[in-house]
Amino acid sequence: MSEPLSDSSDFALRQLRGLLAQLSDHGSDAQLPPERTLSLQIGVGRRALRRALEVLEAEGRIWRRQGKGTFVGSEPQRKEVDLEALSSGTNPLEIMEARLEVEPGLARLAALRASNGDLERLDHLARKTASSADGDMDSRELWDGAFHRAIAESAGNSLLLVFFDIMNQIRQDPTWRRLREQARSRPGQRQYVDQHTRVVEAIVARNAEAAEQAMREHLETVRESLLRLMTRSSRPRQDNDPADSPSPDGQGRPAA
Amino acid sequence: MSEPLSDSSDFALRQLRGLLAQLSDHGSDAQLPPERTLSLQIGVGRRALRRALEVLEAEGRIWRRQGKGTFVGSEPQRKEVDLEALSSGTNPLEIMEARLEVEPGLARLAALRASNGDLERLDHLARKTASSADGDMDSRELWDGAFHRAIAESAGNSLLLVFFDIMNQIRQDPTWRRLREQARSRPGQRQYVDQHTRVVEAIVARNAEAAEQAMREHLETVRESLLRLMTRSSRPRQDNDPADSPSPDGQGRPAA
DNA sequence: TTGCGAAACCAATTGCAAAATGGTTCACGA
DNA sequence: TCGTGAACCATTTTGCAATTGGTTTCGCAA
Repeated sequence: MSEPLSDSSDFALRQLRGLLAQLSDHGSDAQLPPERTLSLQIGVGRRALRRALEVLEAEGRIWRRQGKGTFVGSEPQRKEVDLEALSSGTNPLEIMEARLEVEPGLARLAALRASNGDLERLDHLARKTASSADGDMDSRELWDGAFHRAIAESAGNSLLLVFFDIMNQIRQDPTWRRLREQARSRPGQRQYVDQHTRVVEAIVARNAEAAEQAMREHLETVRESLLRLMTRSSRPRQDNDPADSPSPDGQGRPAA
Repeated sequence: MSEPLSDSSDFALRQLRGLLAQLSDHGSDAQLPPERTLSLQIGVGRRALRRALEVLEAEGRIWRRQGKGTFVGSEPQRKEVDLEALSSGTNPLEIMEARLEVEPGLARLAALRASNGDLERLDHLARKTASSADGDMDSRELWDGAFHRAIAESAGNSLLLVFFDIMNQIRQDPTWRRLREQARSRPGQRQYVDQHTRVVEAIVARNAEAAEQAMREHLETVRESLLRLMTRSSRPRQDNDPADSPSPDGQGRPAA
């Protein structure tokens, strides 16, 4: 903008604008000739050409990629979500917060849309969860996961199901598993079983509001036990201690 | 299980189990020798070997991939989400349903966590949306998108932000754009502006419940106009016509 | 000294062919 | 009938050369 270009760069820039005007007519993702060729065609050095290209790139008229080429238009955005990056960029509290946003809604939709087959399966899984409450952690984990996913499937929304799976997959990450193993070894399993049962009962009764509320209460319980676990482990002792809950929590959610 | 194996296959199976026991000690994702080599080492034909491998694969002890090899353990799950497949497997109503699950929560969290800089930006974007209400569709679209995303950012949850971006990106798909262009060309823009304003006011006032509610009402409005548009276009005329709303809606949501 | 052009080199990407490997078919023979 | 060996098919990896943008160096001229 402010920096005035040299004579040859300015000439190249004007030539390029003309070329872009031609190319943009037929196809917006056209590829420009390589720099070496362009510099010969325009009759200017490669350095001067590149300065002109930098201007066009800054303007968003073109985008360049080493080893690939120079293209008209804006760079196409990536068509996939990287779970690794996502996993390393979040934390357990964020996940619980997201679950609290998504899963109660899934339970509500499940109450409205679950087929009779779905209902049978849910009932079966809730019983399995209950009977495995005294078993080893792995099987408890397994049945619990299957239970929550069955609800997500019954909701009949493929997009929300993908969101659920993303969260689930991040939770499977070895880094998080250790934390969950700690949490699971604590009491509270019985409470979870009761809460699961209440969710299923509401869904079977086609009571959407009750299902949403039951799931929310269940997840709040899980979140609180997680929170307790994390604050304990970061400061070994000291119970009954207010303050120091930086920001990732502090929601004061009145349970809708 | 039930099918008894032939002598040589059974021999190969026992040999392989021994090999797996060795390999699983040092590294769970070890690669087995290629089938041709293995069949020579064990001294059995390739066909017999493959039947033994099939058993192990069915048991989940190994997994195989053509052109790659045979490996110990279970197949690693994919570490990315394909937006193309997701886009082609969903529909506008599903997206609106998902938005209704996620975005009101984002507005609530934004009210609790937005920085002062965020608030300024939101206010600015809401005004821009308002002033562009009479402009061309592209700019309206642009400011509206920026507004919703600013709220998602202000909520301070990277996971939910990704969910928002996924939905947003699917909506950018050329297939959906045509539909939205139709919707946008209809009246109702003024109403949207008012609703945006109400959301921002609630967030600025740090009123979480009001922000959630305002966003929900806004999205309900959008959803209903979408629904109207789709039922109209599928059956050219006929207003005031009950029935025929198969299932993707029928929520009867009493607004929390 | 400064700026330009030419050349050389670096780094990322693509394309292609060959090799490796699991999947499949077929003829032969015990 | 069933296993063996061989051949062939389909997918994936690997190595290498070519392409291309990114950077540095050198020489030359204004």
